This record gives sequence, structure tokens and C-alpha cells, in this order.
Amino acid sequence: MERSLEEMIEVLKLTADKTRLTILLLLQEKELCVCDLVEMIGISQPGISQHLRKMKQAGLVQERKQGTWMYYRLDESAHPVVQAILQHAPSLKEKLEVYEKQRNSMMCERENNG
Amino acid sequence: MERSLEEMIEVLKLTADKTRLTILLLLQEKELCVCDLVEMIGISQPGISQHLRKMKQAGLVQERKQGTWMYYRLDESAHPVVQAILQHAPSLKEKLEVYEKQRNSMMCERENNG
DNA sequence: ATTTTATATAAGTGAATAATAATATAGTTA
DNA sequence: TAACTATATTATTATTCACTTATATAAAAT
Repeated sequence: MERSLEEMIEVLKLTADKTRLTILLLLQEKELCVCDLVEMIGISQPGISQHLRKMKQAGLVQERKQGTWMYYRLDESAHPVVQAILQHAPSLKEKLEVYEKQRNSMMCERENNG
Repeated sequence: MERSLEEMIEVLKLTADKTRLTILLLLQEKELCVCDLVEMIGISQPGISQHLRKMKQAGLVQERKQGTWMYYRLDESAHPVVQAILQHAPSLKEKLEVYEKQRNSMMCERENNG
């Protein structure tokens, strides 16, 4: 209520996109790297990176570098409407579990981070 | 949580526009006709009507005809995320009160509906 | 040092859309 | 009936934006 209407519009525009809302729902479950999101969502890597950059600039996600990987997670200090929106959306917990099982079953190339 | 991701995206896209979010915030206070919204928001009448049509089609607002006027109000059965969003936005109660006072002071051409 | 891998940035393209101007419809009033 | 008012619809335009391809950067592995 204290934040401006313009701030709300910015956040709503960011969540009003299927790719970005999916990213947020996945990050709600677990910190993930870009390549995880590319595989699970199925658009190009630059596409994912551009969405992440926008959401980082708006304070919706935070990043952490580890080697060549860049891990992303939800920013806890984001506009509170983000949590309200995510809680009204269907969970992607199952989708993430399926992805992780199949990834682990193919003799993971990297250490299992998480 | 039961409603699909696509349904959420549709609602979020509709609220992620300054004009439409303003309309919803005003309707949250009171049922209003198109000309009220035109005056308060300051875009053309077709612009307002088009936004209202979209929101009506998505089940966000309802309409009621009275003479040549068409009154709009929030649809109570809209996707619950709408209420969550509106409650996180700054209220436009004051803006509406100012408008109504100045409208009443100019010897209202129509009966004061509401 | 060269190659490979993960990610970021830049450039370009097509589609969606918010706004306006012009016109149509329909109810009201003279 | 004719003029007026409130709203809806249509056509048009300009802008935004999601995505892709191509390229750059940077860390890791060979």
C-alpha cells in the first residue's frame, strides 16, 4: 500500500508473462542456474538470461556466481504482491522434481548443487 | 491454485496496465459509469470502453445499463488474485471523493446515482 | 595455450497492444 | 421527427516486447 502505483505496474508487467511467471514459480521451490531454466522451460538461453536480467533489475530475483554457473533465487525483499501472486498460482514443485530425477539419472556432469 | 497458469497470466496482463488498474481501483470504491472514468482518468472514451470490454470478457467487471449510461462494477466472482493485487495497491478513495465533490458542486446534470 | 562450457550482450524481427480519430448505435429530450 | 448524449465499434498508428541468431566474455578442462 505504501509503494507507488508505478512500482506495482512494473512488478505486475514482469509477472504477467508465462515464461517469467514460470521462472518465479520454479525459483520459489529452489535456487536454480540458467541452464536448468533453459531445459525446463524450453526457450533459448539468451531468452532466459534476458528475463532474469529484467527481474533482477526490478528486485525480484538475486544472483550468485559459482564458477561458470550463475544461480538465481527469489529476492525476499521484493514487492510483497509477488508473494501474493505466486501463492495464487499452481505450484511447479512436481515439474521440478521430475526434472531433477531425470537429470540425476544421467550421471550428472556437475556436482549436485542445492 | 486450482485455476490454470494461463488464466492467471490473462488476469495479470489485464491488471498490469496503469489505466486498467486505475479503473479497478476506482470500481473497488464505487460503481461508476464510463463518463466518470473518462473524466477521472483522462484518456478518450473509446479507450476506456475498450479496456472495460476486455475486463468484462475476462470476468473482472460486470455492467449494468441504465438509460444511456452503462455502469460498471467489480465482478465478485473474478479470479481471487485480483483482490490480492488490489489490496496491495494504494487506494484511490481520496481521488474519487475529490471528483465527486466537484461534480456535485456544478449542479449535476443527472440524478446522483450510487 | 587452446578448447569447451555457461552465461551475457547486441541486433534484428514479428506480434501484441494501447491510444486516437472516425463512425455507428441507442436512448433521451426538444 | 430531429437534435443531443452516452457508449460501443472500427480502423489506424506507434510503441512495446518476447524471441531468435550471432557474438562476446569468462571460467574450466584438456
